[in-house]
Amino acid sequence: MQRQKIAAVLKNSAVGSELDVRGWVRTKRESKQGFAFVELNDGSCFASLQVVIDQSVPNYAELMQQLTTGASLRAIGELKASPAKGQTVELHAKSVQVYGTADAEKYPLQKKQHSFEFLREIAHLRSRTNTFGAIARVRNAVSSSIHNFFQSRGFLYLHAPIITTSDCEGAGQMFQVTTLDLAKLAHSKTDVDFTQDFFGKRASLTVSGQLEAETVACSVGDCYTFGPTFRAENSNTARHLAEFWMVEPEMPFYELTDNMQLAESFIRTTIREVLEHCPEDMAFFNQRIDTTILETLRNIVEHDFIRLPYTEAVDILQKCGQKFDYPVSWGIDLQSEHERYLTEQHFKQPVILFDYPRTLKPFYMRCNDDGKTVRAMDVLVPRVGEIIGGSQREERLDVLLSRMAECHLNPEEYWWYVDLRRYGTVPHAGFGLGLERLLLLLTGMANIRDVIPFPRTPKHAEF
RNA sequence: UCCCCGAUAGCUCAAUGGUAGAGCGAGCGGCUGUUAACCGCUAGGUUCUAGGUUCGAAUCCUAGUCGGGGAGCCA
Repeated sequence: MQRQKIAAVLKNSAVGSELDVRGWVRTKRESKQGFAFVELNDGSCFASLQVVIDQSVPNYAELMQQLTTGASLRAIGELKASPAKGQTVELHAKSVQVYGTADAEKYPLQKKQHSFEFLREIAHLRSRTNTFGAIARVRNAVSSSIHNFFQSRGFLYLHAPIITTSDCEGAGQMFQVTTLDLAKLAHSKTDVDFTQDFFGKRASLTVSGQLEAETVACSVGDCYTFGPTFRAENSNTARHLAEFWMVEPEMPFYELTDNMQLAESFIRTTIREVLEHCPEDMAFFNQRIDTTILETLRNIVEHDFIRLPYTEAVDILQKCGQKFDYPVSWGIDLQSEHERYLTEQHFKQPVILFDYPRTLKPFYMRCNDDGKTVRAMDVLVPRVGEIIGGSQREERLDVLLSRMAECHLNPEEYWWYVDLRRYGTVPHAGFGLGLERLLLLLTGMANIRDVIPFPRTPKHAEF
């Protein structure tokens, strides 16, 4: 008999049909009268299927011993309308086969709520819980929606390299990649000779695919990367990971306003699609994780983002009368408290800040005519903060070279990047979106370590 | 990396210098078309680790490890 996923059973199967379902026991409610209710979950959807087992099922007594929380089974039976509240249909088992038991004395997941901190220690089992199953499905749905968004607009999916020898891509500390014998080198008195290393020079894990994406955008056109990204920063916060997933579109002939339009449309579209595709999971988040999440997301989907030049943001913050730990003045990098004030109190919706002071931003961002600012943009959202960072890129060769000099970068190291400005340069723009931060926004979860299956953070690479 | 807080039963927590407890979970029994089931009984502890103070330390001190909140770096 063909196995059916519970999602399909609950959606399509008619009462009276004969079914084969398989999954894991969430709970069992047993009556000594000779029947039991088993909640069976296979992860295909939020809901479990109630399986009714009575004494007509072979090996009933043995099954009652074996079917504890966490056990896996196959049940064959008839789908019937349920006479009780809580579910419309239920499976009346004719036979039950146990695949594997789960010792109730030792199985860590109990029939009760657990703290996220505890579940993080058993990340290999936590996706069997309501919350982490829902996160896995929403993460999948938003990933799918991201591809749909770009594919439907004719963007090319670009596989940017994971390993890079660009010494400094403008962001953060990098993880070094080497095949040199570090234990041996530790005893050596001489300097490391990287010509002996695998790539013949110092190599690292990528912190961004942007520079490569620019070259592809300036040839085959609109493109996007979507892959893992690595930062060796010693960041210990609920918003940072050492390994995270980033989406980086890059578009030729886009100026900053086009870039902002795309970023806004991107966020609103993916949120709308997740709300459409995962209604049960989202209802769960709204009920148990953050009771304002659906309202917040609908508000984002239905309203235009605020667009605010940095200079005006500084003005608002200085005049708002709010006391900040860090005083605001033109030229400072805005602190978390400032960003939160803008998105959570002043505007109460996402804000795109743009035209930042040149001194705060990397060399590749396009200089404005005022000589003070660059065409940078950050998309800030309530609760999560910065979710997108992007810019129009500097396409003028002379300006780019002088900016590199200003940032103490050697143009020879970036010869291929500079070449783009030498041969058929065009205005272009792009941005980077942190997938896990989008998931924080979507789910209402508070810690970024809980929206990626196996988080990597300083001192943590278990599983 | 910096500041603050914490670590006690499988989980969530109480006990503030004098015999280590509760709820949930688990086991057993009862009850019930149950569904965060319900009722009763039972078992379960090197109080994070290493030192120190004290007649006596879960409790006070020092160091470390890990966790949480905030900050920085940023996606």
